[in-house]
Amino acid sequence: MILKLSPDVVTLAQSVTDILRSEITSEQLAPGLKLQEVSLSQRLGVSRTPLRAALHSLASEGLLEYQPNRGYCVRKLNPDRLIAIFDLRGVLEGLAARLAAEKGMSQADQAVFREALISGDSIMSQGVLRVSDREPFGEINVQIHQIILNTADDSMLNEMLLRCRNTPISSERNVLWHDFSWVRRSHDDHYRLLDAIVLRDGARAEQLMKEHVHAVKLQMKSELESNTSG
Amino acid sequence: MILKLSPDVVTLAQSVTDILRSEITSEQLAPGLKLQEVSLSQRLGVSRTPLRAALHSLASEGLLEYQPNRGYCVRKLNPDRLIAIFDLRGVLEGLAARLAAEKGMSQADQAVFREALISGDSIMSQGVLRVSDREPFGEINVQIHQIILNTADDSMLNEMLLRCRNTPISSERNVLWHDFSWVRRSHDDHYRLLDAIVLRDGARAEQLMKEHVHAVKLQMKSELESNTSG
DNA sequence: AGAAGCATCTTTGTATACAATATTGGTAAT
DNA sequence: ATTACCAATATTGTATACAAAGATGCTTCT
Repeated sequence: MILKLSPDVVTLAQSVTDILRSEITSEQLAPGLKLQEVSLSQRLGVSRTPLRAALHSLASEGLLEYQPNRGYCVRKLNPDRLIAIFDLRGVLEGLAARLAAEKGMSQADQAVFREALISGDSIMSQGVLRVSDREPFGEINVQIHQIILNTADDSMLNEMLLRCRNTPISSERNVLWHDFSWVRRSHDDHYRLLDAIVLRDGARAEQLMKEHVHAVKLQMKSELESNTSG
Repeated sequence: MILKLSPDVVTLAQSVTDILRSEITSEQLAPGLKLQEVSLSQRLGVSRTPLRAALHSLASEGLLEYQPNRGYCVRKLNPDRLIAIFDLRGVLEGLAARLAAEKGMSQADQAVFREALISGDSIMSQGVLRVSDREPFGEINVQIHQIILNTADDSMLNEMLLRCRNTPISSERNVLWHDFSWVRRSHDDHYRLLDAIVLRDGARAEQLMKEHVHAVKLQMKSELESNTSG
């Protein structure tokens, strides 16, 4: 039997969706910007049909706002809304952690989890954070949360968290890691999370995760406030 | 044109979306059913374009599954998945209750809330539940949860809970109210919820709501099990 | 000058034709 | 009988033309 390798992007609409999503989350397309179908479709070299499908998708992901007969514009989130998303993330990631603990994590995933933690250790062992550490640390963070989410094995929960994470700025990757002790604490949270999950302690896993996300929220809040004031 | 647009629904696509949604949640369109664009669009009297937009919407709401180049089919949820949704609803409605308590509920909404409770009282005072009570009680239930959600004032949370509620069977309206003591307890939960919200006790409101939803989950679980066994 | 009304243009919504992919059914080779 | 292959068909994806709604800018009336 011949296995047909299928690329993950099969239709123009999907491809356009991915392109626009990255342009929005990277803020190449500024919040509030009106997206006009003809000009956009011309820039992307497609017809209006797949473009409209893409816009529809992005609107249902929450990245665009839609008004009937008036089209789409890039959603702009005021700081309050942005912070509010962390409340959502808190309860959702908390649920994911609890479910992961209750259902049990495969040995393989536990191993990957530990690998990620050890990678983090080697960065932390320097005793100081360089700018170049930010990206790998962000990746580790994403990886850990993803393993937990996969173990939770709940498609609806998965989609909802994807939406939270796709919000500009609020992505786990973008937390500003300038405070070493804060990052160390965050790293330690991850250790305890694995512990709680391995011990099948759902309540503890949930509590740890909620507090973990709450800390990110506070971090983000102070970031935003320092940005606006200074 | 066969379809008529109501005032707030301005496009065919929206209208078709609403029609199909109700057909899915009422299980007129059976879970697993393949939805073919031409035949469906003909039945609804529209072209494929607005129909495809509607299918897209329903897929992003989670009611349909989509495979590229293969189209859409009605999502079928096995009992486990169905029950799992209540975990999601639990944390989301819990968050809504907490936010409502923290932000504070308007006097007007409090009044409506109390009205709803009193309507419930008059039904409960009969000391027994008739079949005819089921629908009004369901409406009261929906109303109360909606007031809380509105007070929480979080659009993303709102959309996510909408998704949970649109799941067939799991709708608040469809809980089976055959056990009087259970309904009385549920009604009492609502009283305490209002109390907690008025007193601005977010933690208590969240806890009450989570337990409230958890009870519904258990109710639903035993329903499902009794259905399959007998 | 300011507002209301109207014509014009722009933009989005819908229908339909065409292209690309998947499915189906049958034939031939083993 | 089973499998592989290919043609025929059916279904979805895309492009484009047309219709309808919104935006714009003018004129006109007060």
